[in-house]
Amino acid sequence: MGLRERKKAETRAALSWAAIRLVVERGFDNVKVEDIAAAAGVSPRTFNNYFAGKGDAIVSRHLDRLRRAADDLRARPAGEPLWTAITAVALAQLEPGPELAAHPVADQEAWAAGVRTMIAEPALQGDLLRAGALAEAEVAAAVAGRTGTDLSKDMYPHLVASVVMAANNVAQAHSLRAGPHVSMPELLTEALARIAAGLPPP
Amino acid sequence: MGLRERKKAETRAALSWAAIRLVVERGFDNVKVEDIAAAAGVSPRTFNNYFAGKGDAIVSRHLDRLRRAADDLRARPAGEPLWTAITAVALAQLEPGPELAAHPVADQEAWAAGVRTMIAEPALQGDLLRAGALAEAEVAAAVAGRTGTDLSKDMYPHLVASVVMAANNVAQAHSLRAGPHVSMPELLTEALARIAAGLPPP
DNA sequence: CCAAAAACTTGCGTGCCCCGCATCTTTGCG
DNA sequence: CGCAAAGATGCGGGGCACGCAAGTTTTTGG
Repeated sequence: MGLRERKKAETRAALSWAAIRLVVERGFDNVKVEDIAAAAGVSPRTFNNYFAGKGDAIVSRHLDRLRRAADDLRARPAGEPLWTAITAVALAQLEPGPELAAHPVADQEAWAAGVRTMIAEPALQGDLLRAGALAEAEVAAAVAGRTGTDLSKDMYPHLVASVVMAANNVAQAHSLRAGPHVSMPELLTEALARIAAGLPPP
Repeated sequence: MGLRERKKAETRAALSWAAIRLVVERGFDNVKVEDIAAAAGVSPRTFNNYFAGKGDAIVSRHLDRLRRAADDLRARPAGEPLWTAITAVALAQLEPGPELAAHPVADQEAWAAGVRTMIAEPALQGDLLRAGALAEAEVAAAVAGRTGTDLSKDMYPHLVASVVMAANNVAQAHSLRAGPHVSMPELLTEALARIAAGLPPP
């Protein structure tokens, strides 16, 4: 990888991280694009060369994570049953990545609260959902490759991808509602199991 | 219903309809909020008393439709099996509402093309997905009422609602991909059936 | 090793958008 | 009828996204 690409990746990461940190700390409307650019050490104009808006910058890490999960699904052993592979990848994706170690958080509690109010921001939910839709397309491709179905002719891979993202979102939302008493891995496993069972009424 | 509320509803409908029509005809960025307000016979400032932005105005009809579907689900006979009720409502919601008769379209072909490019607009997809999420909450409430589950404690109603919306979206997207050769009702029925069967690999 | 080319950053200017506030008009009600 | 509540409108401010035209840095090819 050349110097050029490396610097681009660094700038992009710096901008995204700065956006997240500032918004979590101060709230969405109390952060101007100008602030984010300054925190990342670039001009305000440059921010828009990397992201179309505040929302995109914030969501980009999330999107990367989901994309990586789609890749992981491709990388699972070919013989493995589909739902086994999906569950494994979904659970693996919950583990905090190495980028968390690079940006330690002082007050864990305040950070979590900030994140909650951040994702509650209406302006961001659109961007979050769009990121989900983007990732969904890649998951669908992975599922198609795995099951030998045709992306453009069969609904099946899209259906699976969409439903898996739904399970993810629902488990996440439920975890926020219920507090940290129940563990995400359990919720996600339950959600996926229920879906694979056809969602019979309880 | 008093005069006051009736006029509000009319203005709201006029704004939403004008927004859709203009954007379908001219494209998203070639329509200014000012144009929409003018077409609805109202001041530009008033537009923002009804909608937070162009996207919201365009999406509001879609959202109303989904909301009505959630109500329909509540209205189904109580003894009916859940998935039967859901499928019925999902199919009923495909029928064009009475508002279509009030706004006949001259060139059916051009209109459909315009709608396709409209919903392809990135700026709108966020709003569309947000509307879906809003409706999802109401569907979840309806499912909870039907199955005697607790919205805040059980994941089940959210899971069902989310997955049903997913089926809807996937069927819609597939219909756009495949062209009008295959009928939406068939696609939706297939999607829901597959989900109720636990999405076994084909 | 060096110059031309390609890629990236930056400043500036433009058009649009969302919203708070004050004011004026309309509606609902006793 | 007359007053209180609700809505419409005009004005102005704070921002944001992006096109364009330099300036600067990396890459490339001889």
